[in-house]
Amino acid sequence: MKRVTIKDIAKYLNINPSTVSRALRNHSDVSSQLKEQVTQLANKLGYKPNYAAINLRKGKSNTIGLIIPEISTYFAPSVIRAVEDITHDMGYNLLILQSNDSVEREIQNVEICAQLGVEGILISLTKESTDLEHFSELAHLDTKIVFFDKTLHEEYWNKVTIPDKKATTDAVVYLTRMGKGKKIAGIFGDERLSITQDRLAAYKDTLAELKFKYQENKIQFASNALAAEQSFMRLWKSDSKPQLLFIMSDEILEGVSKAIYKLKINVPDEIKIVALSDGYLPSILSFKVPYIQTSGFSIGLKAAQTLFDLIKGKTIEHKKQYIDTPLVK
Amino acid sequence: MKRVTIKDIAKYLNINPSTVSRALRNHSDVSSQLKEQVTQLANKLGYKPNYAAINLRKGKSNTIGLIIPEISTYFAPSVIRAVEDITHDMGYNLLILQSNDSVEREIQNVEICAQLGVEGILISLTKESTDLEHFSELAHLDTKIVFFDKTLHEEYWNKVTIPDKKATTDAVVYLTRMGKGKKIAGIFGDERLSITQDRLAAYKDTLAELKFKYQENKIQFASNALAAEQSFMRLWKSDSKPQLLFIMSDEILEGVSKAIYKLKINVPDEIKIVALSDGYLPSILSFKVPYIQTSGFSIGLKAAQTLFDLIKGKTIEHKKQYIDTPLVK
DNA sequence: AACGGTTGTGCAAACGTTTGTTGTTGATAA
DNA sequence: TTATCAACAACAAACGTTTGCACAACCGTT
Repeated sequence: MKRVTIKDIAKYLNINPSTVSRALRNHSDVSSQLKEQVTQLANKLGYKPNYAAINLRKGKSNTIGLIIPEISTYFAPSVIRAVEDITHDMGYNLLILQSNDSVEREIQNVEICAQLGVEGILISLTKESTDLEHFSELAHLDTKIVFFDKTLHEEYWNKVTIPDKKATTDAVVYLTRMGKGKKIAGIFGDERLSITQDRLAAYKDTLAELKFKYQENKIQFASNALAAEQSFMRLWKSDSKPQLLFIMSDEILEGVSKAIYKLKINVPDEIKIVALSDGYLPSILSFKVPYIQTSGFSIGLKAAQTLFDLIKGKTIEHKKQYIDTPLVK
Repeated sequence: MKRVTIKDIAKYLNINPSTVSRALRNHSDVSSQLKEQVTQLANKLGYKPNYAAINLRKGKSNTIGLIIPEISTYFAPSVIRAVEDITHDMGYNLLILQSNDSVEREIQNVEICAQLGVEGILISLTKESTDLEHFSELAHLDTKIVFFDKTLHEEYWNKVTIPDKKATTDAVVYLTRMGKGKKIAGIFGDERLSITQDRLAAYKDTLAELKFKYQENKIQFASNALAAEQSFMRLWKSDSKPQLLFIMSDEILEGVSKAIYKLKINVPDEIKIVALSDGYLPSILSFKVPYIQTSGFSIGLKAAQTLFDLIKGKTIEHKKQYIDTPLVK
């Protein structure tokens, strides 16, 4: 079945396609009578505008791209939900691309966005990404970009992130208050990520500032839940079990909680934990874990809003924006 | 910065755009010499094909749409991941649309897909959807459609779902084996969903077949985790606590596990549970829950593969396809 | 010398819109 | 009456590609 086009309607009414176009778009210089006729016929025939044609003509695509390292259980879904909400409200379409934590794929995805002529890109980087060269060409095409969550340290691009330093400091302060002078440990994510580095630095700085003793070997890195579980097991089996534990992310918390179940550890009697988390996982644990909320939904929301501000030509006051990270007990 | 087009390249080399097009697409009737020249220049100038133009010319969009009721923690993310994988492999793009469990929005989303001329749609219905009228027009435009997970009972469209009857029966059989003659209860999802009805019917049928006594008032419905938690609390406070519990979905399992933590119930000593689940939630519970795996990833995979088969013109043997639902202890 | 067959390239139309310009009305004011 | 101005609608070009067709140049056969 052939699609009904503006031309068809025009032929049917013995008028010019341009007039039909104007009538449908409610232009002032078409008589209301004719407008009525046209819209009626359009409905009757089931006319659907052809977006490829519109995009070609207008030179824009009404679409934004969302590029994420991986759609796992935490974070990504809430980001997607938030971004989809805003995108829909703005009358735009949302293209989703996964990088599967490979730079190659990330570059590919950026390329796809460029070819499709998306008007903006929201991107969270992979663990492997070390430079942003592949984005410079997009700037030429005046495609707007907002980096969120996993980013690099540089000043040029717009970013929406968690205030890693503040969030970590808040968590550590709260944690140390729960047990002065006790043995503290911290489990962090993939060492390559800049958020890991930032959170680690803040962790150390805060402890130093508080004059809180800590051992270097009680700082662990784990790039996924399983590694975190093993990490914690190791910590627990050592001669000096930690009594306080800082957890950098949900993936880590997942692993640690599995270990805790297996070892039948009583939280918070035997160990006190504070995490950085989206909030879902703590809600379904059998023990209570206070956490600093790093909401994917909030990040997605602010990132998308920022992107549309850019698209609409507004100027963004601060290149780097942070979301709120409340302490949830 | 203006985008480089085929015309620009043609002008530069004093040849015709059509020749450039053919050269770039490696057509046999362009001399290899010229091909070389063209591709080199294209690279140098940073030529990017304009997809709007290509789509318009070819009358297809190289895009499929994925419409889901809501991107929550369970199921949806794994579906998205699987679909994105396949879509990427096929060289297609993926548009994601959320219905937020509103039919109105669902219709809107279908409309958007139609306007954009997506080549295929993967859709899981909302709780409210009771007919498929809004899809009939798509069939005319020969847009392929595959329904997955949440569907309706009808024979016309292609579907990929969980074998609700088999999965439920397997779960119930396994559950009843763990305690002959014990008191059994079941908590189900939103009553309006056809999957709820199917699972409920299978639950009852299986118990009847096994001549296993059960009470109607030990069958509960809960449309979200919180309701499930309350449901379970009610069951537990009644004079005759259930000793066996069937759980229809992850949302329900989430609620029940929260109640179990609060009431400090010992599983499986005090109550034995079997659930239908994607598998993630059981893996992070403090107690063991055997489950029939209803894998979102598998559904997404098969649904996407089916859709692309349809797009490529293959005929699908069975309108209704099921995924494997192994028992995981 | 005429023919047929490759090989390589150009020409022009088409996909469905939008939009600047032009042209035709009819009405109003001078 | 003529000039002025809306109001309305048509025309044509353009967005960047692809593709059927034509055609020229060359080759080797008869």
